[in-house]
Amino acid sequence: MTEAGVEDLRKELLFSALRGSDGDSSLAFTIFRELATSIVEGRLRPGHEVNSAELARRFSTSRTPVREALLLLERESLVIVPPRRRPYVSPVDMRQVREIYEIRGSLYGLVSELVVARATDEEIDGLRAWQKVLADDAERGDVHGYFWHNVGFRNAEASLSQNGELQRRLSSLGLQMHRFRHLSLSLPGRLLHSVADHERLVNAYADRDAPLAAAVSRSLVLRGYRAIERSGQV
Amino acid sequence: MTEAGVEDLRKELLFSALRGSDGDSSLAFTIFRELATSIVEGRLRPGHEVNSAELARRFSTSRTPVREALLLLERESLVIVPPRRRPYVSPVDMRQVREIYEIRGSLYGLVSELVVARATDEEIDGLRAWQKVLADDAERGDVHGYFWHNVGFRNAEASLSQNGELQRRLSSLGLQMHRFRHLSLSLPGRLLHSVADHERLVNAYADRDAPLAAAVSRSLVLRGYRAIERSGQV
DNA sequence: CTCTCCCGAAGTGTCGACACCTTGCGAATA
DNA sequence: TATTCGCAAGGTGTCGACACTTCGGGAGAG
Repeated sequence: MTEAGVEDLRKELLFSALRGSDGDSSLAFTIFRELATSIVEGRLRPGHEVNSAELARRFSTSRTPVREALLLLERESLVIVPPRRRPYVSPVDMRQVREIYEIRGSLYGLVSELVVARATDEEIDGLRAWQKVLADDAERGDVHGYFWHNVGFRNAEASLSQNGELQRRLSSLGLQMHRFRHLSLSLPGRLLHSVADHERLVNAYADRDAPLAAAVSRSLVLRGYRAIERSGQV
Repeated sequence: MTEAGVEDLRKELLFSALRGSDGDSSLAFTIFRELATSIVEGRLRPGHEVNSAELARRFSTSRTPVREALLLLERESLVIVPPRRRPYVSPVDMRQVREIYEIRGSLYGLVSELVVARATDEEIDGLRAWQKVLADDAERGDVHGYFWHNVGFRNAEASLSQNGELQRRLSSLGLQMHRFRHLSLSLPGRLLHSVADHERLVNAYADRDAPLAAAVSRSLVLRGYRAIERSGQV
């Protein structure tokens, strides 16, 4: 699992949110991906106004594909497009963070139940492999690696749920979450707690204990929320 | 609660899915609402090809607003827009039905937990009032009324969860679900089971019993799924 | 008779233009 | 000086047009 592997996960994150929308060609989608990345990674600040004419110049296109890109961004709740007014990068406040974490906690609880019901033993071994990588990252204090490998673990779980709609919704939520999620893991002591939870989760999978897996999975998400809440930042 | 009240709920259903998108004026949105209604109510069959040029003629506009409307429909998973190909009304298969019910069950479980935690006693009394209307509909065998009052009950619950993101996602799911949900309730005996579950749910609210409320709420959704599954129709 | 290739009809993606609306600055007024 | 009104600049929503792609049928080869 090299640094290149981490880079792949980064691409994958944005890719999966795309699925079900336009093809990956088309100007609109290219612009969408570019802007989505900028927003998620914080280069475009909340509240920043996005001007369709200016974007059209920047990407050397007309305003039509830009408009469509803005609609795609709105669908991911990254941009707000008020009627007849300038679109702007959607703000993130503490309330929205809480709301998203609540939803995510519930849905990952569901994922865990479905994994218990549907994954093969080999697939659960695969999850354990991910978990080992996480433990290793934590031991080395590699927050960046931990962050993205965690994304990988989550994606793997979601895929094992055998519920495509669920996967799509989670990746959409994930896109939004990555605007503030890094805050959670950079707090001292978080990594070790998180590692312990992951281990408990994988064990619950191996024991085919659906209620326990769901509870651990959910508390894992909520622990992340409480960390952000306590830090007071957003 | 007259027939007009039912009609209002119908509008509300489609309205709430709109929120967060374009304003309610704008041609694109008008076209979106019109087509969404047609699809949800079954006048536009799954697989039916939608031609942007023809729609433009029908609504006396250019193709630009039509294209945007199609993107909005795609966001609600009502239409599939393959790149460079004709868009068509998205098909519904048994797998997708299962996936959506699984998600909805989980999210309504969350709603119930949040209602227990956040709703006032008066608000819970309000839910009991809805429940009484449902019981009345069931006794009279009024499937149509029951169907839409059920939507009202669900919306009321969602609103009490004090989680706007959750509300938005549920109403989006609800839009999709209404393409096949009516199948569930028209099965014999369903209404009475459903009424009993609603009563247990409201009682759990009154007792502030979060785990019970969540479990009942979820099983209520899943029972609907199993009814469709057994009927074999889609 | 079947299969392949080609071509025309039709549809999509993109473009530049135009009218209307919003917004912020500055002039006119009290 | 503070406040209101009006206007100009800039932006959005919509339009009609054009090139490229896809799809289906029909001609021609085997």
